[in-house]
Amino acid sequence: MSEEHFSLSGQVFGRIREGILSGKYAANEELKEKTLGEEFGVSRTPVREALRQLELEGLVSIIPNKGAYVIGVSLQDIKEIYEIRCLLEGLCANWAAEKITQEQLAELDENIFLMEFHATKENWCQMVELDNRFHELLYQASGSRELAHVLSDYHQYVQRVRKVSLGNPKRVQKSKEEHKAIVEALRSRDPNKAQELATEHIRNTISNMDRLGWENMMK
Amino acid sequence: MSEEHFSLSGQVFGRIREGILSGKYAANEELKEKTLGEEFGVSRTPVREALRQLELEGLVSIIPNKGAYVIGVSLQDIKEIYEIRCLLEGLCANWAAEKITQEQLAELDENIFLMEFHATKENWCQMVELDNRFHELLYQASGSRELAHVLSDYHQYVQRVRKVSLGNPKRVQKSKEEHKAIVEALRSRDPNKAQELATEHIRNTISNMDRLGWENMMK
DNA sequence: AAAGGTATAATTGTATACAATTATTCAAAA
DNA sequence: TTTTGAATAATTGTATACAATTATACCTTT
Repeated sequence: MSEEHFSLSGQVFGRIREGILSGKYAANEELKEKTLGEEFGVSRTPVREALRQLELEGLVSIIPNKGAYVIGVSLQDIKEIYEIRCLLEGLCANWAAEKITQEQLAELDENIFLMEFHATKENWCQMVELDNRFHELLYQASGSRELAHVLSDYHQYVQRVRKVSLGNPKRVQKSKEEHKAIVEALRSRDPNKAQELATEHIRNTISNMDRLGWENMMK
Repeated sequence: MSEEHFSLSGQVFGRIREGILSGKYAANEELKEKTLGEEFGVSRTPVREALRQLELEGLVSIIPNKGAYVIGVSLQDIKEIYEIRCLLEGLCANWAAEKITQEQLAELDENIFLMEFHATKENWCQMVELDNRFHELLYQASGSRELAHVLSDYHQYVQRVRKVSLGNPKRVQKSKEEHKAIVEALRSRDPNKAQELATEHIRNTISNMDRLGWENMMK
């Protein structure tokens, strides 16, 4: 996990979010400031700030004067997010086709090269990281702050699914080929083609999860 | 503005956000906790919590141990959001066509009825409120928590544009007709038709702003 | 006069104290 | 036994205190 949270409240935010996404804190569970503070060895102040942030992200619900309750991300949420991503990753690739720089194309090339390397070595863990990186590069290449922001958020949410999906060697291979095709469309500055391919890429991921069974990654 | 923020930190959050969106706090301006606290008559604690939330929303950037700086929403951001909304409002209408209840349809009917009433009275301010309400009803009708969440967020961001756009009587009339058509598609349970109409509705809003000049609403 | 450095002030980060609200306990009454 | 209510405890909300970091001012030195 490459996220860097310098301040204490930032770290606490990351740890609670991790706890919610990983299922350590169950849905509807009450998160008490004092308890969390003791758990992390900090006072209530950073915990409160973290909880307020998580509320905005929709991961917890805060009832004034009562407490903070875990909302979490349900299986339905994740399926919805994948449908949303079908559209937005497509739009992202479309815009990227017009705005991507040579440097960014080179980074994508390197990413794919590394993917092929680690695929032969069967380093699945590295593959997940490279997959993450690939999509982040696309978000940046779109040149859209808003698109990058929302897609990065969703990206975090569906980490668990990603790990299951890319745990399937067949899918990894296919995914890599799809990445390659997307980059070629970007290189030839073909927005429609890039959009179509990126949308299809996500749709294929959905199909793959349909086969593997979505429930398998809900812990 | 119907947002209810009970706690102090919630109110402060709303006021700072309002200040940023309205241009009271300019881009790159430094927001000092002490100053804001004095401005609102509260201590630094609620201000800090609000700033952390605004950071997550992307409206301010917090540099650890240095300060909080206004990011704001640029004209480009708003244009990007409208493009994103084209897709997502379409998806929202598609899903709503399958899941909407009779009660929700009735609420939409009432909304349109009120729109026609206030249109004849030329109560433009009410029209904006009704337009907001119409879209919120659609978000709920989609049955998707994620879609409702992201669309509601964007909704807030582009309030200023909305007011300019709906300040144009011709556009208001047209907008009302488009709403009517969308509701009819929902009533006949036609997802594709509803999606097409909703997408077109946003695209027309964009065209309208192209005519009026987007710059006019950046204060 | 310009550059550098130290002391001071200002600001943020965290912890704690106190107030307000909510939850719990337990006894008294029906 | 159940219910009601008051006292107590626990929890959240806000303010303040203190520590750490950063910015500013001013003096010294060249």
